[in-house]
Amino acid sequence: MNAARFSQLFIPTLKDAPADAQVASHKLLVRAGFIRQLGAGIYDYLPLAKRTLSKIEAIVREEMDAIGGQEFYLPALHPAEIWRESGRWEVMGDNMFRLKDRKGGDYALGMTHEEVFTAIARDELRSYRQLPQVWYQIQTKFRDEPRPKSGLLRVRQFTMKDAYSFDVDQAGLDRSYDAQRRAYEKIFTRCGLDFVAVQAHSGAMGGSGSQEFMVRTDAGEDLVAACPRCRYAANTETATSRIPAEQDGAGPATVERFATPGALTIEALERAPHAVPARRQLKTLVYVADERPVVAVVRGDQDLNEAKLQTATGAAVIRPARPEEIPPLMGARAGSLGAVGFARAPVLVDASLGERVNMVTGANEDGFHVRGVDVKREILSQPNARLADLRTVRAGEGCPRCDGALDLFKALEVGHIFKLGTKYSVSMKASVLKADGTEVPIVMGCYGIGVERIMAAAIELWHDENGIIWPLSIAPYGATVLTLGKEPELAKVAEEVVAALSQAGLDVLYDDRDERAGVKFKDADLLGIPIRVAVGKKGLAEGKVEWKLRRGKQVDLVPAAQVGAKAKALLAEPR
RNA sequence: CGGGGCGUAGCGCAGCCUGGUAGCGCGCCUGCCUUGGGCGCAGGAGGUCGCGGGUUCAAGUCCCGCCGCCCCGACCA
Repeated sequence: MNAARFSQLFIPTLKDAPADAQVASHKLLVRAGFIRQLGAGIYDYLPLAKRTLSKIEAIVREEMDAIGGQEFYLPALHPAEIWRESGRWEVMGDNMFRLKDRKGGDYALGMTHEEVFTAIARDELRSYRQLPQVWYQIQTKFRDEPRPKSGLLRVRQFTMKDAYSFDVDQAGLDRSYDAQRRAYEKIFTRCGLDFVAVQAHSGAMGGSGSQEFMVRTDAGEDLVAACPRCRYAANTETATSRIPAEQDGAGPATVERFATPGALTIEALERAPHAVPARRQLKTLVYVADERPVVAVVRGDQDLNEAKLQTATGAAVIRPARPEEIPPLMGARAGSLGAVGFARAPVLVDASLGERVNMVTGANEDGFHVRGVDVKREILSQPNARLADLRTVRAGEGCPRCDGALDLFKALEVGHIFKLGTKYSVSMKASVLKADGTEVPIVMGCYGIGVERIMAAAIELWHDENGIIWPLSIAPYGATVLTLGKEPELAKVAEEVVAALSQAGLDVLYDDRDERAGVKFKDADLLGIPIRVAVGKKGLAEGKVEWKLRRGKQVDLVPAAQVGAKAKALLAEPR
């Protein structure tokens, strides 16, 4: 712990934020001299940012080590071979940066390291006696995001702590997973974040279960559904809800076809002359799941959730069918589609529709719909059809666990833990011998934390109109000492204060610049240093200096000699 | 990938419609002054006007192409 002189440091602060910064963390990180942009989704981390990132990494390391994690450092440059083995060379698609070496060989920049870690496990682990293992690294990841945005929140190069657990069986995985979950709670708490752990979608990772650690902020891109009455919280990619049963009344004994020229949308059918309420309609959507068509059916006024559809189909990649792909399959264009009597592809019907009767849906003939559809009788009776949870929950719908109503809010993902199971160990043939001599695939988990995102999330959470308000644990400097004037006695006292704060265990930023008081105050607020001690003539006349916390308003006049004790007292506080 | 916007000094912007010596604020440098919340005055440095091509006596300005960045959507461990 030593003092840094502001006058000698590179801290390029700005009065104006760049015009293209939208979110608070982006504007403030640039203005306060933490980062500069190099390209879309590519940033320079200047010394202040490096200090904060290092502190975050130190916390992550401590907590990983505390649960037996062993740190590795693996390549970011991967031969295509290992990605072909796991099958993800194709699955990752355009999101993976790919390159060729001089001999024409295929390589990728790592977006994640399941393949590399699993390859090590495969080559080196032989026996259940060697398990469990918990391996991790803090590494740069590359993802060719279609749309980098929001400063550090969605970037193409970032630092991730990724950990992997290797167990003989599911029970072992459950223990490893729980240990990680608890470590994550400690890490985010220590970093000063307010967060929620939510049930999550596993996506291209595969596996049997996962939780995301979310920071509630409008700058986030995920939507979380949470119940204020109980602990239920889930990403809307998996969230479920209770919705009231619909009173359908009796329908016709058979379906009736009727002409609906020009009525191609749910809204059009709601209007005269058809006047079919959206909740009485079946919305039929065609997707392509791993290159095979699949038909999804949700209520007219509900939204299909693509993540849920992906889960339900078990596909690695899904996409909406292109307009020209639909007629050959369905016999009609979008706007007149229905699943009644349709047998040429799997049909997934939203679970809330299982008991519905007297519904209206497309007739698979342009310009026609059918009414009197009994979902069970007409659709679920077909061998290619089944129920699945497909709809996106909405705010106000019933909590699935209690009688509360769900809240929906935007959130930023800062960590994600997965029970991978044997997906990678099977595809890459990583197995061990059990005590009874049988060979079993290693049961894996993987656990990620976005380091820069923690930094950005802390700012989204903790800032005001004047700048950043760092949690002490991850602040680039714990304290800053300002001299308000050029008088030598000010500098002398300031240096004593700096020494006392250092002694107390803080990193101190000594603002010794030949600047006016206003400039120093403004910069101190902008940078967000938690403790500010100002040494000025006024206070010094009484032998005192000014102690102020960035997070509060109160200014305490204290004798310089007491600053060290005050700092120690603050450090001793919880959090 | 679809839609929209923007690229002029380190940052924020004007100038472009209607072609004719490249400007303003902040920042930076020098001096004086001031000195407790981004002081004041004076002087000064700094720009291939994103790149390439075209039209023109003349292009920051008009035309064509490209590149980059941002936003919305699609997409997304």
